Order: sequence, then C-alpha cells, then structure tokens
Amino acid sequence: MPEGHTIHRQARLQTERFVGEPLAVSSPQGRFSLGAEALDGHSIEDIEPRGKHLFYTWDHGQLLHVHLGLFGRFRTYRDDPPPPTEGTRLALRSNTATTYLSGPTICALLDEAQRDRIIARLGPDPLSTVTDDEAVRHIEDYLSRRSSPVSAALLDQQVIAGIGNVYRSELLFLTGIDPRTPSNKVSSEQIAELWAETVRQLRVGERSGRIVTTRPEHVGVRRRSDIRRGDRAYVYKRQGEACRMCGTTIRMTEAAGRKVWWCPECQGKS
DNA sequence: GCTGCATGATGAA
DNA sequence: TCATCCTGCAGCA
Repeated sequence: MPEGHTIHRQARLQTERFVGEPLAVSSPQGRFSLGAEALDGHSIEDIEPRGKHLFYTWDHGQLLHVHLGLFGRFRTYRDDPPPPTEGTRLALRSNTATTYLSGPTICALLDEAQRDRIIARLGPDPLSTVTDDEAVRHIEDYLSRRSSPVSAALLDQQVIAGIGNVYRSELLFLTGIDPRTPSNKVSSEQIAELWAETVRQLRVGERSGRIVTTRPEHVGVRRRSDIRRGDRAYVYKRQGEACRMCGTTIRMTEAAGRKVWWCPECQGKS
C-alpha cells in the first residue's frame, strides 16, 4: 500500500472525515498511549502529506507525525467499527467515522522544528504544488552529482519524495531508462519525462487507491477499471514473464538493496 | 503452526 | 552492506 499516493489519499480522505470536530483518540495497543492522551478530545485543524510522511496539526498546537513504513496501514469504518485489533497503535473516532492505524514506522508527537527538518530533507513531491521546472532542476542537480545507478537514486527521498519500490520499476520502464544507468548519465530530456510520468502515475494512484500503471490495451481489456489484479504493472514482480510491450523476458536485479525489474529491450536502448 | 517475504528507513560497521 | 524495527499474509508442513 504505502507509497506517496497512499499518503496523499489518506490525507484527503481523513481531512473530509475528521478535520474540525473533537475526536476520541486512543492507542489500543498502548504504544502511543501518552501521545493519544495528549490529543484525546481535541480536533485536527490540518493534515499535510509530504512524500511518505503525514503531519497532523491539532487545535491546541500539537503536531502528530505518521509514517507508514513498509507495513503501516490505515483502516477506516463509516458506521459501526469492529473492535480494534491488538496491533492498533492509534484510533481516531468522530461521530461518523473511525480510523485505525497499525504497523507504522512512526507515530509520534513532534515540534515544528523537527517537522521542518524532516521536510527539508525531502525532494519535490509530485502530488504537491511544486512547479515542474523547479522539480526537474532539483532532480537534475542531484543526479548529476552521482554515478550510482539511477534506480538507487529513485528510492532516495531527497531526489523525489514519495516514490517507492513499485513505482521505481514502473517509472523506469515507462520512460525507457535502464535501471543500471549511472545517475549522471541520465539526460535532461529523460529527467523531464521521468518527472512528468511520475506526476501522472501518482495522480492515478491517489485517485484509485492502488498502483495501476498499465494501459488497458496492453493487458487485453477496454477500460482501466477492467484491468485485472495481476495485470496492474508492466515489470514489477514479473521476472521471467514476457514484456507486455515487446515480449522480451523481464529481468530482475538489485539496487539500493531492493529488487528492480526491467525489460532489457524496452529500456536502455537509447 | 512455522517460514519467508513485502509498496520503508535508519543507524552501526 | 548489514541488522533492526514495524505487521500481515501466502505458502507450506
């Protein structure tokens, strides 16, 4: 679930459901009890997504920081929520909705200086208001200074904030870039295209709540909504299978300690 | 029931 | 590069 699109989607949905009314806040699991106590009965004024981070501003000035990490998950219920599971770190309850957070890497109160430091370390967020020129310039600047593979750079949140391991493989495929290309050998045109594709894809992900990068005509259906579960990606986790574009066998390698999949024919021929 | 793996990130070595 | 933290689930006995 959790790449940048999930975070922005949650910010949007939770804003609709929770902002502006007093909430019952608790930590059924107990690991955030003190924090929950400090928030209980107060209301959220603002929820700000940045890359994979969520920052909640409360009416009494408290700041809540949530990062889902690899396992974190929000579960939201409109009417009668089931009892929270044992692992529920944070429960937010309004009159009409309940959200349970489990498995986050971070769920903690912080101050403005700490928040600002986190934000300062992040590259442009494709779902926030940054101009394309600024973003491309930032990425170009960063990539030009390194010779490590572009696939490693793409997981670095300082380069682009919000890309994770699924989008990494898919975006490199969609832009025809070989994942092993040294960062400083990626052309300006490719960087501009990579950014545009990133914005496009994360917007689709934010709206649909899932990562779907394939186009209907490439997976044998008419409409995007008909795309089957196993057909949502061009290369991610498809090692040994045929490329949906050219039929070449998809390959896998590792970069930045995580798996990357790519098509040796569609990527890196330029 | 147990094992391994996963859309993440950090700090030590 | 490795170990570590966070949870859930598929696959297997």
